[in-house]
Amino acid sequence: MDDHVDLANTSLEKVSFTSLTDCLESSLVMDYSSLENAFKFSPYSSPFQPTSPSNMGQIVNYPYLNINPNSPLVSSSSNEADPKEKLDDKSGQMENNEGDQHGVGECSKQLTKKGKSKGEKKEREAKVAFMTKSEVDHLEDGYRWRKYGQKAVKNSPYPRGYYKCTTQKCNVKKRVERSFQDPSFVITTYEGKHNHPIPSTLRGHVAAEHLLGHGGSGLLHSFPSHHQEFLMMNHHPPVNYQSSVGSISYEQYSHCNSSYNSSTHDQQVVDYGLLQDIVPSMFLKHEP
DNA sequence: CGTCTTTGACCCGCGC
DNA sequence: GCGCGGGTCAAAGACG
Repeated sequence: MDDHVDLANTSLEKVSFTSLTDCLESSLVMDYSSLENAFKFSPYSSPFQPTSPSNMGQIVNYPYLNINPNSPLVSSSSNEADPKEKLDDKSGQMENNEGDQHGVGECSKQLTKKGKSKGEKKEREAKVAFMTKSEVDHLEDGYRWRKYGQKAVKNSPYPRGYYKCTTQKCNVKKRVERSFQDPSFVITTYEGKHNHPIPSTLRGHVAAEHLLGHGGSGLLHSFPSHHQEFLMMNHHPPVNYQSSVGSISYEQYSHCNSSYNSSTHDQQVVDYGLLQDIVPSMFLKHEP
């Protein structure tokens, strides 16, 4: 457990990106489960301005990136596939990606459904989770998405939607769900990398260009221009990570929550400056 | 008619 | 082995 402190800290401190795109294009895994875990115990509501149409479109930085070293959900490990890691579908990650590797949707389809060979090594997809304050569930990000499923989330009244990029040969997936901790927040999880530019016909393209200032393929090219608040956390999935957002027990909750309220608070709060390393200043609105 | 959403069924991994 | 929960498929319907 002691490792968690170091790992949690180093996972962020060692990460420095010159741009958000760099961050997103890296192989670092951002696990939304832990993301929510981190945020749910954070005083995220206080530093934010109340929701109002007047500040729609603002992206506000989050000064309290709360890493809870005691949380069973927060840990760190090599971002490269590690056979020792237990990263199966309970953590939401890294299902079979052979199809992705081939870049062929049909192939992916077949393999995903039944063709997982047992001994086959599962490759991890890059994942990025965003917690945004938004009234709409499906946020415009410049890409075209097709909804292929929706599931009720355990312990949450809000369903989780599953989307796929509609571009051929692009197998990027996205999960969207509303935080049951704070329904005003939408948790969006991107999985995979787009192998194509943003569809230029979409409005989001403009926003993307404006935000990032450069193109190139990557996991994400843009962020919803209408996000009121933008939260992002860089995190490696824990070695023994087993829980997903929907299955976090109240025991875990209490444990984590008490940890947050404890004197370890300072250790858990990532320095604001670190966030700037991850999120370019262009994305941040400095609070007084 | 093409595209997208809805939704029940199915598959799979995990824990008991 | 069984049940549970997450993730995916695919047919049917809605919509422009």
